[in-house]
Amino acid sequence: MSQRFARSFLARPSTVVAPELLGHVLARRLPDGAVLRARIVECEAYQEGDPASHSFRGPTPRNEVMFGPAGHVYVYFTYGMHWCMNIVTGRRGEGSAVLLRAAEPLDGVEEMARRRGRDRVRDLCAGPAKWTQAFGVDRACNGEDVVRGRRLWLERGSPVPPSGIEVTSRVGVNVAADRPWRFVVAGSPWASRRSVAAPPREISRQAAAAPP
DNA sequence: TCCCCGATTAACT
DNA sequence: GTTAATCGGGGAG
Repeated sequence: MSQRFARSFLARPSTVVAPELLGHVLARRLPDGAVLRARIVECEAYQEGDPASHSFRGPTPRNEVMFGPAGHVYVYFTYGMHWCMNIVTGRRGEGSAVLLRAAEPLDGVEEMARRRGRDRVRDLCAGPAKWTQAFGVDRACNGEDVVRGRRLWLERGSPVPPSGIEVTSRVGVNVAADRPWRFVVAGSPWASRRSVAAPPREISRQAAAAPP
């Protein structure tokens, strides 16, 4: 039996939880009983007092799950067609969460491909809305508990050491754009965007010596 | 009630 | 690099 997480792991600041979630596994049981699994390779932290967070203006019917206990899943609909999922973190009433952005498909790859309408494994979970589509996650999963739930839960995988984590600003965020709260397994081919490879030393030295 | 725009994706040039 | 698709949330009036 795979090991789950204690709620206390998630009941800490989202900026602490997010990088520690990398390498662990999100599992999904579909209505027909099939189980899907994927390894988290990219996520973002959203916090109390963070103008980019849906929780910034206080609780509403849409975001109320964010203000509940850590470990529950906040699922929201955006751009008229996409679902995205977060794991609530921190203390009750705080409104912080971690957006799950990309993962490496592990189990149930064919089912994910069928749901995505795409065959290339790299296109199955490489983006927040791609992942929810592959996992069959929508409004019905809002509020699900990844600590004790049966439809969506977290399992221990292999944690990624800080040296293996790339930290950047958050994707698609226009306010508080400077906050370095996106965490990616460095160099992962499963992320929503490829890491920008460091240019060869000679070229970077030339660029530094003769800027455009 | 109206209006703008988004924690996106896919298909273009 | 650009853009259409598509619709609900929530601020403005």
